[in-house]
Amino acid sequence: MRHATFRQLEIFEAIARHLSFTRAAETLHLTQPTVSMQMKKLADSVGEPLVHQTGKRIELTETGQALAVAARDIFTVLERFEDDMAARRGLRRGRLRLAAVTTASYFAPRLLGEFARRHPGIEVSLRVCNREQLIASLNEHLDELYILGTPPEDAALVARPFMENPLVAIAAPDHPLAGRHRIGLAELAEQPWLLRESGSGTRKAVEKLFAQRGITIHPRLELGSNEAIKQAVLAGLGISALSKQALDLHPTGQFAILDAEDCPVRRHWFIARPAGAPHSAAASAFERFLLDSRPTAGTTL
Amino acid sequence: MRHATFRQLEIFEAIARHLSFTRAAETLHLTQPTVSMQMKKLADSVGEPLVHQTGKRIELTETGQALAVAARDIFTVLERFEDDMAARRGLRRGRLRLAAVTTASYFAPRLLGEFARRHPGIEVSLRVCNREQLIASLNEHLDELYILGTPPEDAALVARPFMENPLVAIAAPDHPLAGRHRIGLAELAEQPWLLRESGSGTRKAVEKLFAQRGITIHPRLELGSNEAIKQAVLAGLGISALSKQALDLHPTGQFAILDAEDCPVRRHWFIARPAGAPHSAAASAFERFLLDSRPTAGTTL
DNA sequence: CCATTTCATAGAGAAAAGTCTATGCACTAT
DNA sequence: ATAGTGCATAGACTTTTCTCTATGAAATGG
Repeated sequence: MRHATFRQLEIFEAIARHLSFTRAAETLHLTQPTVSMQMKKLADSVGEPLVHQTGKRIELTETGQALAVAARDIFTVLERFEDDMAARRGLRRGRLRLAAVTTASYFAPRLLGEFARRHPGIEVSLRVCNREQLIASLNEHLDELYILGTPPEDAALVARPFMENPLVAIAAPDHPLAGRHRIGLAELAEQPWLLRESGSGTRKAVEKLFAQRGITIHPRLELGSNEAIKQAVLAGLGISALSKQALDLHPTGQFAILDAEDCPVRRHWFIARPAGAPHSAAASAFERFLLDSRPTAGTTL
Repeated sequence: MRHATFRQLEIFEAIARHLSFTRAAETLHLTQPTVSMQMKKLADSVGEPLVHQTGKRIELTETGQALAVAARDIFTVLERFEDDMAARRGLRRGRLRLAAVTTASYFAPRLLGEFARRHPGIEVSLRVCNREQLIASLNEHLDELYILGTPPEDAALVARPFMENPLVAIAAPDHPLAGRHRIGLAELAEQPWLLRESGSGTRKAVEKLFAQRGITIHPRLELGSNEAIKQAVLAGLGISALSKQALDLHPTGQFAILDAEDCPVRRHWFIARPAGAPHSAAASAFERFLLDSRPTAGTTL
């Protein structure tokens, strides 16, 4: 391991991202054989194979996965050092790689905007994906900070709640349930439901709501985005439940918020980072920003 | 920075530890000119000088300090990766570098023993120094975890309390104050005090106790260890205050515990790590061990 | 089953990394 | 002031890194 070079880690990280030697070579402006050669050397100094070729496809071995994590951590450390140096020269700068689940994109930009205003030198990037992908990214240390609903129990992460995230049941305004009071969960479950894809946090929350009563709901339609769900609800295709934030930009009355049992469901948004991973000053600043500027509800994980 | 090598960082880290090129060369089995040469290259790729020679002495520039931190972080990441690989091969192993303030050495070994028993593969090392040195180490990322009394406000660290740490005032059993009830702080302050060196956490705690009442105490003797203080107290040279744990191994009655105002002072032991630094699985395990196995009192920082 | 895609191997050359010995220079301590 | 300590510089050598072009081999997908 002592004979590995930064360059090799850089190349390997590109491979891990693209899962392709050729693609990695392109992005780094190298030829493919160069990449192959370097990876051979890297695997030699690690002492174990890093990738596993099955036909055309390439996949990382477990060791490869771990090495990709280490490589990203090392680059985070180096970036932190360089930010530090820049700060000493008076240039306040930094980069913050952030990932958020789809639904968070309804409020995250406003937060980012305010943060960017207060920290002009910091360059913020936001990647949006669904909960499942986000947790995979987190385990791979792809980004520094992650915004998500309830964090998973099993993952190695540090998560803190920073904002309310109520889940509300909605229907079209002319739906028979609209205006009804204290709708029972059993009755609600009989409705045709419109749900996000599995892997979505919102879907998990809906399923959990009913699972507490031993009810399993069967979606009538499975839709890949909150916007698609809203369209379908307005088209009278069924009812659904969404994070309240997803409705913020709509005039009251456009959707009927159902007064059902246990609704709205009380949840929170969490800011998380992988346990044990290094993080930049910019990341610390953003965490502090979230936890200070918003009234936090609930306690630390 | 892309042209730096791991080797160069390794050499630089040795220099940062020894503050000497020659000494670094010796520990790495290199000649001194080799070290000089490598450092020149490293400084070139960083773009700024890393050390500053004033006569015989050498000191790190600010950039050098930051680079030493980065280098240690990188080695922590690599070690973590190697532990990970070993774990996958069935060898559960790992290293945990721990630092603790002097007074913690009265109970830390027992904790470490229990931890080592539960995690046989993990190699634990404990460095002992006073509070001031410990905080310096923490800022330099010299170790992964730190056990100390009340953590400083200004340092970039994550600290959590895991154990009570009462401060008790003591005197020789035949001291006039022994057996007296509710001794006033003013009267206590008039006694000849035996204090630890400045830079000690225990000393700071004593000073703070009196400072709350606007009293400044002047030590009659300044002693470099808790053991020396105990000896002096028994010799009738004065009174002092120590962490209760420092008295654990002594039979009751050997020292008189004074029933003074605000005593015992309620404090806690904290487990801390530098913010933003990577840490190994072993370190996470130790943190969890401390926080789970002991009844924690108080809340997160 | 053939064209295409993808990674591996071979051979080769320039650059750099990494180390040494020998020596010079600057400051310190006695 | 003189010896000693500690880093810098010069010159030289070997090894490794890093990259290329050209070509081979394996698997896939229409």
